This record gives sequence, structure tokens and C-alpha cells, in this order.
Amino acid sequence: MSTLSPTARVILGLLHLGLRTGYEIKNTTDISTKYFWGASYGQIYPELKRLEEAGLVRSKEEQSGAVRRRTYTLTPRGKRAVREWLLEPREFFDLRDEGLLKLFFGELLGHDDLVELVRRRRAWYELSAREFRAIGEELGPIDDPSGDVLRYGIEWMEWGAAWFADLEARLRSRG
Amino acid sequence: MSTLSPTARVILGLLHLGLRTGYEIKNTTDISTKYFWGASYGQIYPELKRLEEAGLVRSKEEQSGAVRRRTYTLTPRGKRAVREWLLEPREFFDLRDEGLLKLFFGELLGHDDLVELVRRRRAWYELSAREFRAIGEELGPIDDPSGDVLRYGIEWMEWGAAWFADLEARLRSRG
DNA sequence: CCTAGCATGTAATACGTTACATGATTCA
DNA sequence: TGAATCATGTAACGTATTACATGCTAGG
Repeated sequence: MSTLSPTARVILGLLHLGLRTGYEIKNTTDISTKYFWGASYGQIYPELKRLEEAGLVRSKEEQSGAVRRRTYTLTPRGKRAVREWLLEPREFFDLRDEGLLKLFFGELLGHDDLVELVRRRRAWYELSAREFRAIGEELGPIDDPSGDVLRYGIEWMEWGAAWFADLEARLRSRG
Repeated sequence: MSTLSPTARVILGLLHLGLRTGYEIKNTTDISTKYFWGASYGQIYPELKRLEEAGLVRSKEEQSGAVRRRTYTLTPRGKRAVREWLLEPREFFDLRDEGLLKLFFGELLGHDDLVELVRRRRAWYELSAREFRAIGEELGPIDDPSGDVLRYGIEWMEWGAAWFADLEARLRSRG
């Protein structure tokens, strides 16, 4: 991996884009990177603390009324760390896909149960495609790389739905 | 998830297919499920112990010459647990894809570095497709669901290569 | 007044990899 | 004889989720 912890990568990137608090970071990941790079409060807040100790971010306690919040900004070293990370030529990739695992063991299932498994997976791709399209419609057209990521998500899900629809048809005819 | 731990799922499934030792399980996952459901020795051996305590597997110490090995078989309860798991209508899905995360932050990169990121990813899809095809050629035609998983892997990688080739072309023309 | 949202944080627990330790056997 | 492969296992460490605890504010 990188010297930056997994959660640090998404935190620093989002701070670079202008986000300011742990809460904002969590909300943003939940509607954007969640599908390929999740982050939870239990990682975000401790990580922000560690990043400040390491000198990559600086924080300021803000008091607007009785609401206390801590806003973060990148230090020059933090910005450099983001750029260096983005330029590293190795990318971590990890997938845990229980649907594929069940399909791998599909010969342990009867024909109907196998078809049902495949049908359910097709439906899941279709649902995800719809969800991603809804996000796209809410955000409007995005002409930058983050828009490409969303388009990738939509088209991947559409491709997967078609692939599993085809498998489903083949299994039914094998029936 | 399921009541079965993640690693228990692949272990029990492989025992059901006839594998017998922790070592065999590790070797098999390394050339098959690794890409979507990994397992390491540090999980496999302790998990086999736990599964025996739970009564899902039974083990036997075998001594052929001076080689000591412990072979495992499923108990009736173990077989039932596998079937129940396969029939559960929920599948866990988790992805950590650093390439997509970097692309998401692509506006922080200059044009050439962004194109290079996309080019590298296309190359990674192509390499993976080749690797999966090589596995397929080594194993020969497989007319069961595990063969479908391999075909899915190959075609997904081919699709991804094409998708990123297209993005690369669009980025170059945006130049 | 009550609910949703803003906002921060920790503790318990689960899950995972890596590196290390050990030793036999097979085959070139 | 030396490398690869068979074979089992643990310790240290990193990373993650979940649930919980706390309290303010805005709007219906």
C-alpha cells in the first residue's frame, strides 16, 4: 500500500477538495466513494487526530453559538502527501464478493436454487444501476474525473445485469 | 453477514467439494477464489479448529511416514450449514478499489498524470484478463458454475479494459 | 414539543495479512 | 545437496464496523 493509511487517503483527498470537518467527510463518502472506498466515524476521527500529529493537517476549534466543531485544512506537507500518493504507480484492489463465492459453489445447489441465486444477483445489479443513475440525476452532468467514476459505476452495473441475465437464460435452457 | 465467519464459508464449501487439509484449501483458494474471497493461513488453521469445536467438521491426524497432517471432513451439521448459507438470500459485497479513488480525485492531477493513471488501469485490466484466460486454458473447458465464475472474471476484465481504453481516448482528445 | 440533522468521539469486537518458526519429502 | 513443495501453526499488527454516549439547533 502507501505510507498513508487507507482512510487517510480519502480524508486527505476530500480535504484537498475543500471539505472541512469529519462530519462532512463522512457525509460525502456516504454518497460518493462509499461503494469503492468506505470510511466510518470510528476511523475518521482518530485518523484526523493522527494526521494532525503527523503534521499533514491543521485543525481549528470553531464555536458558532453553542455548536462546537473542529475544522481541518491541509498543510503544505499534507498537500504534497496527496500529490505523491496520487502519483504512486501501484493501486490496491480488494474485493469480497459473496455472490461470486456462492456461484463458485453452485454445483452444491439444485437447479432451481442456482437459477434463483443468479436471478437475485441480476436484480442487485439492476438496483445498483438505478441507484447510481439517481445520484447522477441529482448531481446533474459532471464534466470531471469524479463524473467518470460515476459513469463507470452505472455502466459496470448495467454490464453485470446483462451478463447475469444471459447466464440466467443459459441456465434455464440447460434446465 | 451469515452466522458463518467469512473464512468459514470458503473452508466449508471447499471441504464439501472434497478438499481435506488446510494446506490444500489455501492452495485452492490461491488459484480460484482469491480474487473475490481470499483466505490466509492465519485465518484458515484457527478457523478449522473453531469449526471442529462447533461440530461442523471432524478431523483426523494422519501419519504417512514422518509427515503429519490433519485431514478434515464435514459432519452432517457442517453440510447442513453450507446448504443453509448458500440459500440465504443476502450476499455480502465489499470493494476497495484505489484506482477508482484516485480517479475520483483526478481533478487534482494534471492532464498527463491523469491520462497515465487511466492508461495504467487499462493495462491492469488487460493483464488480469490474460491471467484469467491462462487459468481457463490450463483447466480446460468447465461446464459448471465455477466455470461461469471464471468466464465472468475474464469478461469483466475485458469489459473494463475497453471502458478505460475509451476513457483514455476521450481524455486525450479533451487534451 | 419533537424530530431530523449537525457534530464529535470512544469502546468493544471482528477480521485480516505478514512474518516467522518448524520440519519432512521429492526430484533434479 | 539443494531447491521446491508439502504441511502446520502462532504472534504481532493493522484496519474495520458497530454501537453507544453526548448535546445543540432548526423547523414543522
